[in-house]
Amino acid sequence: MNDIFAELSWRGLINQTTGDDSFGSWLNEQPRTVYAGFDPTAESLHVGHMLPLMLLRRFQAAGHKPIALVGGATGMIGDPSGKSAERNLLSVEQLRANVDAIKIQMRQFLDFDEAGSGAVLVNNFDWMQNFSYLDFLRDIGKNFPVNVMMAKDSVKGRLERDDAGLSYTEFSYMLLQAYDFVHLFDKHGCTLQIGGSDQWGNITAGIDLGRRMRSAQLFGMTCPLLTKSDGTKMGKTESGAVWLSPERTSPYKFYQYWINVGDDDVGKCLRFLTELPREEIEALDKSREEEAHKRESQKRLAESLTGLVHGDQGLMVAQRATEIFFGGEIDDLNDQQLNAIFADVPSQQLSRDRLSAEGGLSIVDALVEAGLSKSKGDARRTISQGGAYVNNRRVEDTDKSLSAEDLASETVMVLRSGKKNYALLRFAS
RNA sequence: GGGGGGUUUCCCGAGCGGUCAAAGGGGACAGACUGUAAAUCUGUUGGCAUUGCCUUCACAGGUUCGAAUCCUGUACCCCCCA
Repeated sequence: MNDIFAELSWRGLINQTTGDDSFGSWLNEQPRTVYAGFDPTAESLHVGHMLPLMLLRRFQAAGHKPIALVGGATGMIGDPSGKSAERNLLSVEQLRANVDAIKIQMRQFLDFDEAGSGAVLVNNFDWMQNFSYLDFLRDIGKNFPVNVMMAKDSVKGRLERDDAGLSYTEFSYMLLQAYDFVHLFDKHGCTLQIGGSDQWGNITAGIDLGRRMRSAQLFGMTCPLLTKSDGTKMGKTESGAVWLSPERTSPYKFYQYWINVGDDDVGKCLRFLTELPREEIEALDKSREEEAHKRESQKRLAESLTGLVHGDQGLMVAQRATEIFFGGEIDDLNDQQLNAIFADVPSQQLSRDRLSAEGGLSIVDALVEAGLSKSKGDARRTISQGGAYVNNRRVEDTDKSLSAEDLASETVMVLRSGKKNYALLRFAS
């Protein structure tokens, strides 16, 4: 069994643990069963979920048994931790669909098949749905002093705000999460819960409950939240969250997100999210200091994470797309490859006759049809300023006309305006 | 109810009756530079076309050879006095 504690320490992944000094040795004593919870708020995981998933993965690699708990029940309530306002409740059907989709994605991170330390996926809806309110109050609620609950940061924070209240439902959230821990202890011998630092209150609530109900010694550990140096959350772009599902965020965009991580944040990302060994990460730190322009850290980060989430195939497409998007001429590609690479790019269907008509298709019209220019004048302007490209080759002649010879593949032509505005024209016959 | 001011091209904002498609700034787009960063610099920013033409300055009319600029009415906004 590897020394997971030491591993997590140097990566900076330990924010707080219970048991203080003894925690590390307790962990390394024997294989433990550890759990982390995930809110099924959407039908895909996003970048924000990667940190706890990687944590579980590290535990598994070190010989421990991970449990991923999907909050089918708690998702119906909404965790007030770190939230400034009351949460919207999700419908049962929506939750069920989300849970199913999330399960599949987790397989990329955790091995569910291994004999001893095989991961387990549980849904707290399964044991909560038939728990009657009266029973819950008698058996669980009885163990929670309200004054202690009120002192938790997650609750206190919300009570102190004038503009956002806290419903009884959300107030009760921690009881559910606390009971989850006890339940997992009963059923799976789970003795450790991990989560982000905002989960500390919920985790200790579970530990307290375990002691009261089972006289059990449970443990908790939190990791820092993955934030950027400017304080904002990792994994957000102007266009929204960065998702793990290729339908929502293409492998190319996913790759690009990491390539563009700022110098100040990339070291943290490498430590928190990748499994690169210490020596390599420190070498990258050095490279970043001495030859920042090479951006080896970002490349390595993007490569590592894209490979993990989208597989070798996805990584390849993302890298090929990157090459092309940033200058490479487009040759020797067929429709299928182009479609994979330009999956995110808008496209327009045009009749093939347009190419063979006498005079061909003017570059100006092509830019307008592709939606890259809003008028012919605009298109001319773009061309004369040197901002128009066909298949990544600059077009300087405003009067250029395009024919079948300008197709990048069987039926596709790649137009570009400026550095990164791409559009495809498809000429199906 | 009375008096005054306003409504301009994506936004803010200038605009003598002709030389106004309309200053300036912002934004946006393009180019150079660069680390797919930031900053900076340059150019462009109503439409169509080879000089040129067409449509815009709240809306509808009018005066003029000619109006975003003058007059009348309409709508909305702001301020002051009751």
